[in-house]
Amino acid sequence: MTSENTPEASGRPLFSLQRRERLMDELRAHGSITVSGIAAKFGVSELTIRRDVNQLADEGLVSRVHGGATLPSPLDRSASGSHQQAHTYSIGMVVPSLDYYWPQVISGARAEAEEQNLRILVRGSAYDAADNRKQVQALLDHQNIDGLIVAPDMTGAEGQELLRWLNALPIPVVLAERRSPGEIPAHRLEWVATDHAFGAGVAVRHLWQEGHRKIGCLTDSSSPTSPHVVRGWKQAMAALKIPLEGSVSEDSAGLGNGDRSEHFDRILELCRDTGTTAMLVHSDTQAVAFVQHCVDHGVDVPGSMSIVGYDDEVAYLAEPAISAVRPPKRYVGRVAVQLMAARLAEGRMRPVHRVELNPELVVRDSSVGGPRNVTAGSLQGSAAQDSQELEGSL
Amino acid sequence: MTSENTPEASGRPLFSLQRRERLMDELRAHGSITVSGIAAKFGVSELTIRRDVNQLADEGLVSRVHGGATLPSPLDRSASGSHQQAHTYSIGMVVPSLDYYWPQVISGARAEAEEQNLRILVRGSAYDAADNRKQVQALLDHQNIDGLIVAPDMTGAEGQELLRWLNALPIPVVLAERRSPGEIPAHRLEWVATDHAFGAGVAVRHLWQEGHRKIGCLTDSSSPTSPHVVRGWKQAMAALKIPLEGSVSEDSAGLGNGDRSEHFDRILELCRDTGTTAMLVHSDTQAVAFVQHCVDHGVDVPGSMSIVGYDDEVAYLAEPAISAVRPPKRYVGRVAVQLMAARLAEGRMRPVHRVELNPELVVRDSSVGGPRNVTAGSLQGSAAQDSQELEGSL
DNA sequence: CCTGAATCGTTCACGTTCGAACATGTTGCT
DNA sequence: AGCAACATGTTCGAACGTGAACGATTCAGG
Repeated sequence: MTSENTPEASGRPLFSLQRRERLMDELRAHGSITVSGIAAKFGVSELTIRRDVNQLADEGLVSRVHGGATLPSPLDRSASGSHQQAHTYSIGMVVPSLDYYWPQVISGARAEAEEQNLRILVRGSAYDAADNRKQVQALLDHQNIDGLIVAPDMTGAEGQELLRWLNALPIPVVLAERRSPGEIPAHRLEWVATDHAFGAGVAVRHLWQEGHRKIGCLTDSSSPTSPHVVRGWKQAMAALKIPLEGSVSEDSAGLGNGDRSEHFDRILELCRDTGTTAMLVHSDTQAVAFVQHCVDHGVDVPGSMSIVGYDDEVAYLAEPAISAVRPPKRYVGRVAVQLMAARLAEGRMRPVHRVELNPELVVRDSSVGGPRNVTAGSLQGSAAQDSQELEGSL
Repeated sequence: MTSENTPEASGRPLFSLQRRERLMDELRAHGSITVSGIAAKFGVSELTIRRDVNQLADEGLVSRVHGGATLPSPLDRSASGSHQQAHTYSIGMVVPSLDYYWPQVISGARAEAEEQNLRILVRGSAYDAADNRKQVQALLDHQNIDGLIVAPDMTGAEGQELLRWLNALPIPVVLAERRSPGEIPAHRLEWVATDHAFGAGVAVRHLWQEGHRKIGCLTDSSSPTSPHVVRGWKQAMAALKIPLEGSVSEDSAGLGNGDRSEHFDRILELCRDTGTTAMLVHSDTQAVAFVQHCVDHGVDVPGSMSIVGYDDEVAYLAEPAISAVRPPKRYVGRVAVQLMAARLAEGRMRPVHRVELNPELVVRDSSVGGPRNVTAGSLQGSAAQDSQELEGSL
């Protein structure tokens, strides 16, 4: 699924306006695009993309270059004499991945930066503290940044030391999708993060409302998100009075492809033994694989096994399409830039802000119409109540 | 229009208004619609849908595209011109006090509202859920408010019921200085609150840094702030490895003036017995009284007893002036209005935001130059390190 | 500076979608 | 009942979005 042309799987091709919007997203996420790459990705001809790019260029939203387009650059003389004032500040941004999850965060950040008239410099990094620090240092040394948005690795002593170092930087720092401990060594760090525990809770309650009374959880503890998902799952289970012992809770950290298949088999077996009819699966990538595995082994989804994924990157591609909790990635980037802009404008008098955002649940086929009929009669009242309460978040 | 409110009978075609509403629902659910698809789904001709779409586009609710419609897009240049910003909103604000703490919050809210071109209607209330609700209801009934900022009483079953009621209101609600539980019954409530636990921690660390090794805590549990202060005190004590047992921790809830004097005497006695040389006192009003009491009874402040107040309303009036943790009241109001303005502008697509703000410590005479000289030599290093770390927040 | 390869824009063709004009059915009012 | 106002459906020529072919242009590497 990497370089293969993956024409947008959903039925109808995109409208031109949507296509241009997505094109801008890609542009903001990666800084530049190629005509051929986008054409393949969107499943349309290159000519169409060229026309889009030209239109966007006429509106001054992109800079045309041979073979593709970039974000509007001051070097682009075709900039229609627009009174673009000089960038007030430059913000560095260091994220741990440029292919998964983060492009949308970057896209949101760039969109907000444009409104605030800021410049953003993005660098990818590995998922470890040492490289985080190296990338930040590079921005500090070679670019002239006035602020830093970063999603550092916070695990272990090295992570703590990195936090301490970030806290002591002479420029303002905003963490994205990370929470600094609200204590002294990191008290100057502002942050914006998704409340993944809430998201997991919404997913569990949705499954409960669909009639499931045994709800399992599969996560990958090598992701920084995982602990929060597990916490939210446990909290929701407690609130719904589902006992934790006897519930399926599995971790697939560090499994290869072969192991994974075995692991899925074991999970299905566990589910059978415990009567578990629904699973919350962290990382929708893994959810897609799990659904695939179920379908391949004759387990009906959602009939025998309902599934909600966590993260909504590729969930819609699966067959059946997977319900997924969608973190507000774009807003994470937006808010990070808002915090930074306000900090740069207002200085030290402004109190440290810390922002949590709620994700939303996107309901697709993999989680509706499960075992509801079995228990519908006796649970009608409770389900109706839950439905009303949940309404607003869907 | 058609005055009969005919509940939707299957088979009967929808009225145009209902149809447009459902069209918007489809749009919000899928991000885009096709004329042909919707026409088939609603069982009407494509032309009808086109007319609906055009009307909605004229109102700026959708973006017209060839073959269908999408959610309003900034790339849609037909929308940019009309842009009716003249529509200003009214926000109701209900706070539990109009003479203590809240005036500054209101002031900040008013300042931000002016910038955002909003109108604010403030009502005072008592510190109980029933009256909170009454005041909110009055705003809803007699003013025409588009949003609500409120600091409700959340204690007990009545408080929970109030939260549930607020959550179900048809207008957006932002809590000020209150945290709704991040769970389902209140999942639509946004809030902004000061991290009082952090503030208490800063105070404790400041006293530690001044050389104190036994630090007590005096609060008034009848205030909603108190539990957080106590929690922060305990956390900081744990982090600094000061044992909780043997530490002075007192509550002055519901004491009259005479009782209070006795209580202060008892506290001073406890401090003598336990070797406590510093106290964190919640509500600076009480801190002022306590300092007064100390001075009147020959206890030197800060020589024999260092004091940091929590809240910074009147702390500077005491003799000696009292160091105090100052919550960013003005910003609480500002952020509440910012959240509301953004919510009103962006609608339901915007994820729920929850914001925490850090207070700052204002150091005055009541907490400097205490017992430091006694232990300075051996603790120099540690104190210096803490000093550096604390610097930014002061 | 030259050359091959990639990229670009123009023109044409095809199918879909659009909207004006007119026709018809429905609702509400006098 | 009759009429007016409105909502909806049908028809048909025009407009639009897209893709293929082909010649013109630009780029990269000697």
